[in-house]
Amino acid sequence: MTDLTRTFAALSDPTRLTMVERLMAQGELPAGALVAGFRISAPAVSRHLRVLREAGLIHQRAAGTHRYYAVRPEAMQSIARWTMDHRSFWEGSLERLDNLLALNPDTMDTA
Amino acid sequence: MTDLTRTFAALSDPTRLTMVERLMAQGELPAGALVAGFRISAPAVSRHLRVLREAGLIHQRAAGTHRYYAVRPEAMQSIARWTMDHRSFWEGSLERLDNLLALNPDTMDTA
DNA sequence: TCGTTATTTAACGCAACAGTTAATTAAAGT
DNA sequence: ACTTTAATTAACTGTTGCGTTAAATAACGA
Repeated sequence: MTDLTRTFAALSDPTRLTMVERLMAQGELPAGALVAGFRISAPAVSRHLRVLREAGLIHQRAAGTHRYYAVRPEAMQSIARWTMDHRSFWEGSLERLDNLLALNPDTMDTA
Repeated sequence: MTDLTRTFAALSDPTRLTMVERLMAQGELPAGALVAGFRISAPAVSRHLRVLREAGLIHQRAAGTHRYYAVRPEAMQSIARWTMDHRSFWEGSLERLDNLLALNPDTMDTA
């Protein structure tokens, strides 16, 4: 399993995808705050966080009894880089996407 | 399971990710050509192609006994759109993370 | 110290996944 | 019509993934 397939696997679960989106939107959050947002048990959330952490998607910071989680930008960048690496394949019908996003993919940093 | 999680699930298998990459690089290919590139059996390849097709990642064209497969650009675009939707989170933040790591290595999880 | 809070780990059940070989469908070639 | 080729579906097996509840770990406050 490559790093990228592990990243995709981590994001293939709806709960985990939502977690990552919430962490990106709201910034660093403790595990408990994430538990509150889902109907699954705390241990289930903890396991999801572990999967995300082991896939390199999030990072953990301990403070007292709390564990704060945040998305690692590098993980998102590796996905962006992969899509951009194959841009020439799908850019043919990109106009619609460009119009929707009003962005220029050429400005993306691929370092 | 949302469309996007299904897309990520389809790409979470190394064989399928490689298939998609080969189809993007080489264009439309018959199933047999893909079988040749892997050590798994033809039925296994066929199943992978079905998963990719049901996830909307590839499209099938029948010609005689051959089934030609090709990546659907829209699938790649939906990934690109998701990453771009969260671009403000990850763009240009690589240096910041590196600085954090250099300053507080013990706060960083190394799993 | 003791009980409470935050979070993870342990143990277990069940559904889904990926691989195999055997059988099936379907189009071509002879 | 018969055989070969291309590909899929069927049936079975071992593994992985996600959920649960119960137990463990660790820091906090009284």
